Order: sequence, then C-alpha cells, then structure tokens
Amino acid sequence: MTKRDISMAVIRRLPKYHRYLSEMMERGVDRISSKELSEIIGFSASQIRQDFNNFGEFGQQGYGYNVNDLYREINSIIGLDRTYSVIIIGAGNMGGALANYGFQALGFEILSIFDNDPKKIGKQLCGVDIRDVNILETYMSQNKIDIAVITTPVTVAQDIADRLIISGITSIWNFTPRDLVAPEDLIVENVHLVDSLMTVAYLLNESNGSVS
Amino acid sequence: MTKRDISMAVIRRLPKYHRYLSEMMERGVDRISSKELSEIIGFSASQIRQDFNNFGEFGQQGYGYNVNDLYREINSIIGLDRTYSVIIIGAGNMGGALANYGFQALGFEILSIFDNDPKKIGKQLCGVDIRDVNILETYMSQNKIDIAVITTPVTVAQDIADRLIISGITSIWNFTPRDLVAPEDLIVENVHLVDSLMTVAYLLNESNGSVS
DNA sequence: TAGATTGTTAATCGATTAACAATC
DNA sequence: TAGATTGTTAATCGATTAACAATC
Repeated sequence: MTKRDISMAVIRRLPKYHRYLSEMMERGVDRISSKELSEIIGFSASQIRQDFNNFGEFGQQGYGYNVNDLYREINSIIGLDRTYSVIIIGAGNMGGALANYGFQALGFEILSIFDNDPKKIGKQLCGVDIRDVNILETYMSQNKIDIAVITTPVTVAQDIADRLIISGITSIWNFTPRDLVAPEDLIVENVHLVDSLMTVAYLLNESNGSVS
Repeated sequence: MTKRDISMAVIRRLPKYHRYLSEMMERGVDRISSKELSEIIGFSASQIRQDFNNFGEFGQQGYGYNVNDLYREINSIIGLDRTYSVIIIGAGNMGGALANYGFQALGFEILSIFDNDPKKIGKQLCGVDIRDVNILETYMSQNKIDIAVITTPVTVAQDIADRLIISGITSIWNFTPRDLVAPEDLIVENVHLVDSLMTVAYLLNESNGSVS
C-alpha cells in the first residue's frame, strides 16, 4: 500500500499506459515487450520499465509483459478497480458535457448536479437530478462524495470550493480558470482550458516565427 | 522573433503569468517584485526571473517589474496581440460548451462548427453556424483557419484529423481520448479529460493508502 | 548614497536514458 | 542451451534553485 514517492511525472503517464494496454487487449494482443510498447506509445523502453518497476515486477525476462496482467495491474494502481461518487456543481454547458461524457463506464458515478438556476433545479441532465446548490452542505453530509467537479462561473468558484472543503471534500476537479485556494492535503486537479488554448497560440506563432 | 529553445516547462507557465498579471492590473497594482509574485503565484522568485529572462529584460534592479508593461510583454509573447480563426468539429455537448466558453474575448474567433447530424446542420450554436462536415475541405480551402478543435466521438477523431491535415491545418486542439497520428510539425494540444480524472483517482487512493 | 532587486552564472536536484548483469 | 528481455544501477541530461555581482 506504499504508493509514496512516485513522482507526478510517472503518475501522469499511467492513464496513457492504461489507454494503450486497453486498446491492445481489444486487438487481442497478449504479449508485449517494453521495446514494442515504446514504439507505439512514444516513451522510451527504458522509461517504461522504470515506470512499471516503481510498482512491482510485472514482466518476465526474455518474454516481456503479459498484456492482460499488465493492464489489470495498471488498472488497479490507478484505482480503477473501485467506483467513485462524483457530484458536479454547475449545470451549464460544461457541466452538461461532463455529465454526458461517459465517465460512468470507468467507475465514476455522477450522483447529483447542483445549480442555482430555478429553471434548472428539479430537472435532469443525462438522467441525473439537478438540485439547488443551497442544499449542497446538507447533501454532502448525507452522501459520501469522492470527487466534486466545479463548472460554475469563475466568480463563484472559490466560494463553492470553500463550501465543499468545509463539507469535507477530499478532491476537486476544477474547470474554472482560477487556481483555488485550498489546504495542502486537498487534491485539486485543474483543467485550465484557457491555458491549454494559449499554449496552442504560442506554439503557432513560434512555428511561424523566422528561424534562429 | 527567435522564440526557439524555450522549453515546454516554461511555455506552459506563461498562461499562468498572464492570468495573475491580468488580475493584478484589475486590482490596480502597478509594481511587483519577483519575490512578491512568487508568493501569490507559487513559483520560486528565481524561476520567475529565469522564465522572464528567456524573452528579454523586463524588470529594473531595485524596483521590480511594472505590472502593465510585464503583462503586455507576456500577452505578446503568448501571441494574444492578434486574433485566431477557429473551427470546431463536433456540435455535441463538448463542442457546445467550448463555443459558449468565451474564448472570443481572448481573440479566438469561432468561425464555424461542423457536424454530420442533419438535425443540427443549418442551426446555430452560440451564434455560430453549424455546417455539414462533408464540406469541411471546401470550407477550409476558402477560409484561413488557425486552429481546429476536435470534439467528435473518438471513433472518427483520426479520420477528421487526417482530413484537416490534408486541408492544411497547422494546429489541432484535441478533446477526444486518443492520441492522433500526425506529422511532426503539426501542433497537437490534447485535453485528455479521462487522463485527468484518472489522476484524481490515483491521488485519492494514494492519500487513503497506509503510510510508508 | 544605501537598499532593494534584477539578470545571470553556478550548484543542485530530479528525471530520463544508457548499459548490463540476471534470468526466463 | 542460446536468444531475448527484464529489473536495476550508473551516466546523462535538463530543469530548478541558490548565489551574487551589476545597477537602478
């Protein structure tokens, strides 16, 4: 159970391993070497072996890795052998898009969506009830929630985060373009779309810019 | 115009500088030292000075940085002193969310949305026409497009990417959970939401796991 | 001027890559 | 067995941090 000391660089590569292994399983591949995996996934064979060996010895000398076994290991390492209860705060376009994304298939169950718009409260989004954000604290005290997704306007994001924190949330998936102020031990994963798009803009100009 | 040799680590910090400087300008702050900026943005003062000096000497010894000047520099370095023409392929929930996000205010003009659903073609999303994806190539040949956003089902993502590439696109903002096969010089920025959510799952279990 | 803070070089730290003995 | 490939240590590379002379 000692997952400590794994660097974020490694952790952020795990979903990509998961994705490619899942694909290989579907294609019926049952054996792969770090060298072969390297060629399709784009990490070096050395890095792949280093990454896996952070968590155990999953391979076999002279053979490589069994795709099914390796997939199951990675799946379990990420924590996808259990389910997670999720709520979304903000029933706008982004909240709706996420509710419909299909994360349920991976074990992320969306229990409720919250909003402050009377026209939305009481309705459903992707089969999930939209509740009044006023009862957020009550709801949290009655349901164990693993992950709260914030898709509200940026102006209220910190306020919502504060209320979630007081209600005992342990992880927030933040889609608003602001870094939330939060205690050290809170897990905050930001999806800063503006930052991502700005990176595209930078790279576009870089590639247009005159050489050296 | 020599933007070469700037590492991605630096590039990905630029939007955050932009964001915090914009905020400071709004608050009327007109002067800031790397040490003060460090405290609010969370990068070390040393790193901040290193980052800026990749692009020029924007500060003044004994004084610090002028917030307005620095903001304008960063804004221009990212390339936000011009506009970008954007199309979205996929008029689903995510496409709609992005069309409504407000990127226009930053200079990203959404010219058209494409879909293959007859019920959507001809309608609008956030004031933008939805066109038949069949005319994608024709449209691209008649309009200079800087950025194509892919929000289609994952199954057709590579096919759409191929068509965009043939039509001369130089950058793709990819929201599907697959890594696109593309030429070296194409800019592909992935927003892998599943990967991001899996990271949350991992960190959740890590923090629950028994200690050392 | 004296104090403050930059710009920049040098030192450190961490992550990636290379190499190879172990072994299937 | 011989060939292949892992697990793991050592070497390299790159990014971050520390230090300080330059200078406003």
